[in-house]
Amino acid sequence: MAEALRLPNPDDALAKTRRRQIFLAACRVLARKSFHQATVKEIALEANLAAGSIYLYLRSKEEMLLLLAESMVTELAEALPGIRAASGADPRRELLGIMRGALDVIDRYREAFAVMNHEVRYLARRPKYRAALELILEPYFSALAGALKRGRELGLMRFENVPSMVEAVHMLCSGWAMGTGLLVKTDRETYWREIAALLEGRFFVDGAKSP
Amino acid sequence: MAEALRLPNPDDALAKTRRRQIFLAACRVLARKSFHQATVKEIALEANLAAGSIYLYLRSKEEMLLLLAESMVTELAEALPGIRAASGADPRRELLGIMRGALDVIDRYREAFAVMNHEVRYLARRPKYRAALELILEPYFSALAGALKRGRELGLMRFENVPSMVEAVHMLCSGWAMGTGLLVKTDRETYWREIAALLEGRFFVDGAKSP
Amino acid sequence: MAEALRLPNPDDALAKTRRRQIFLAACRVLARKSFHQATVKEIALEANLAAGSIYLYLRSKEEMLLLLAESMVTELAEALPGIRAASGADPRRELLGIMRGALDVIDRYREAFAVMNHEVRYLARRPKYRAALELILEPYFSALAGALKRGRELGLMRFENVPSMVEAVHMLCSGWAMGTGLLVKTDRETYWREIAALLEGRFFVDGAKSP
Amino acid sequence: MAEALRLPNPDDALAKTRRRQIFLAACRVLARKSFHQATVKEIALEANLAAGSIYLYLRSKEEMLLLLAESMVTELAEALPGIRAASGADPRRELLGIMRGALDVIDRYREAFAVMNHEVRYLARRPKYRAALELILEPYFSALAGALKRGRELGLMRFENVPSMVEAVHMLCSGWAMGTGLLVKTDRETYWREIAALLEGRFFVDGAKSP
DNA sequence: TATGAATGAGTTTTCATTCAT
DNA sequence: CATGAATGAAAACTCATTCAT
Repeated sequence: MAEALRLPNPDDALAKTRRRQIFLAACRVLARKSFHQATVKEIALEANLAAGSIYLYLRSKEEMLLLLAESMVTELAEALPGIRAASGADPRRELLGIMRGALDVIDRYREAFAVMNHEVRYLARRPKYRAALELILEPYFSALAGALKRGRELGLMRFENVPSMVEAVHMLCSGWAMGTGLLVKTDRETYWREIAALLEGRFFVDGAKSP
Repeated sequence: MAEALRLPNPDDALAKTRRRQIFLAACRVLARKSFHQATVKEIALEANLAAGSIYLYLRSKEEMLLLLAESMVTELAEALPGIRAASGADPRRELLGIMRGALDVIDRYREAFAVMNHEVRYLARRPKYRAALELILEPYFSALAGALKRGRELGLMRFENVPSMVEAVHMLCSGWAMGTGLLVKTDRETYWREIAALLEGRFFVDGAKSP
Repeated sequence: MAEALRLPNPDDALAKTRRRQIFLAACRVLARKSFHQATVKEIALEANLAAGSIYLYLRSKEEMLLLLAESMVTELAEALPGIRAASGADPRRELLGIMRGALDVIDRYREAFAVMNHEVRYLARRPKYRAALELILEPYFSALAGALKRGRELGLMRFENVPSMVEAVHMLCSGWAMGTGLLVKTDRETYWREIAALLEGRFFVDGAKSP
Repeated sequence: MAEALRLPNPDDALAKTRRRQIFLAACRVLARKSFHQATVKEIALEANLAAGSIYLYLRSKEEMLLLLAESMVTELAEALPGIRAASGADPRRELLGIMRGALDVIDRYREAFAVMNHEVRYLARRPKYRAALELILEPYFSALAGALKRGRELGLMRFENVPSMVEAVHMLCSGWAMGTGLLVKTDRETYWREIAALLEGRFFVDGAKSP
């Protein structure tokens, strides 16, 4: 991602701090409003920066979406080694572990995640952003793909194709943040038990077939 | 919903026609752009109306989101009696039937559904819209709730609480439209088999327990 | 030029009126400030329009430069038939006539002309504008070229090549507006006599040769 | 000019070097962009200075225009003694010599000259800058005025008043840089021959009178 | 009913200038 | 002297909404 930004030096400690400030400020603001309701100025002030200073660390408001994605994926990526270690080489446990890790991050920034996840759809239609996005999401998606592939090879999972299963599994996790909350906003642990149970085949008491 | 709109007469045939035109035009435009990228004028022209004429049938741009929700739920509601009849009183078959019906509508207007589903989140935070929304979604959510309640009463389903399960099930359906398609855009039938299989407990080959 | 603008209909009488209003307002504002000191809002208000209304008749502030050029050339072009008629087929008289006509228009909008003439230099570097500009200036430049060509063919003028002579002659006219006025701002008639005299060879009392 | 700048010491050798660096950098940048498209930072970097360091040698961006004028006039002024010597006391030869010298400088910095010449118009409207400008241009304008005055006194030139003739003659020279190049960009030597010929009365083959 | 010109509030973005280091 | 991060004022442009016709 370094090259998509105007950081004087990608390893610049100041730039890192500022980008973190901006990320956290954006999350706080986006907890209350949509991406288009939130103004750049508002986010800048929330980050203790002057209106124009955002542009020292971001090329455009749109790039803030990349910053959100990047920051969240990084938080997940840092947890991955521990998750793998704890899975005891069982890809089913590894898959659930990654999903749980994703759910944790998503939950941490719930509203901001929902915003980012939606807006990214439009970003991804423009080649210049799509490439950047794929790079950013790579660690997350390839971790899921790895567990799924091994699960199938070992005969422990059954599904049609890897990329679409990656997407379905991601939807299960992001569903947590995407729900409109029109009925109840379930608490995270209940949601987690529910999707884990689905995967473990405990939802239907006996295996009814689809019509 | 009648009262949320300025229809000269809610049953006015012309108003109905115009609102249908607008709904379809909005779906076409929103297939290409986000809610904020799409302008009222653009949608009006797509509906063969002049820019200002939209406001004869809609009080504001935001109310167009209600129109989208209302039109989509109505299409599903019309299919519900047939779905119930075909389920042979088995709530598991009924649940899958409703989900299949929802998926069909969602797929029909895929992009516009994603837009509406996201934006509605912000609408729901304003009391004046929240009430209207609950009314609009009632037929869909109460059909799901009905099947789930009966399923649990008959000991055919196992889950914690109804409203949160309604939401989870809805997420499974809407997931189809919400996926960003960054990896692959799975075709609808594959997606359907995948979520049906989850519900039927065929995903994990043997019942591994969550960590 | 019609196609470079967003006129609903290029012959639209309202659009023509508005564009004329904007042209005159711009000339008034640019009499006092440079192009970059003058704001779109200021010009709009001067034209009795709201700030945003300018954009119903102009795609961008830059396009206002095209409007200036177009309006001025049109005023000159309307005088051309009369000038030709009055020249009695003498290309020298025709050349002086066109130059006098140009000087009249330039003088009428002196400051705005200077602005336009300068800024057009940067516009002309962008292909999309260059083509439009060439089209706009065509009537003026081709009138000059015509008189020069005939003058040379008839042995009444002596110079190296047509396009560069067109430019030199234009510079002589535009010089009137471009002078910075640091010393005196000569009055127009004096300036005219001076350049006419140059052309008529009356400047140097006897024909001294250049070093 | 010394007082218009914040040189720690007007004769400071470092300040002189830096101002020369800035002048040359500005000329390079202004060869590609207009004054308002060129940023202070860009020019500073081109001069191998940090963004803020420009302000150690210039009070404002506008003062850069004075620097441009001053540097160019100085280059011409240094050539004046040689030009006078070569003119053999013939004011016609002297006038052409000064014009040729001006054309040489103008050509050397063509684009930057055009920028400066245009922007200076707005500077000259503010008393604080007008005085500085007159001081800067004095050597150039008074050399022209001198040759013209003597030319008229000796009966070798015929024109109405000195200051306006100075301006007309300057326009002839600056015309070289000001031409928009919409048709052809004549080469300098051709341009020179053309204006020299005008002055020498060789343009019209026989002396037609203006209408 | 229908139109579409007009409005003006609101947003992103740029950049000259300052100043702590 | 030199730096470059930070500032915040300013400006172009968009677009939902209104309303005279």
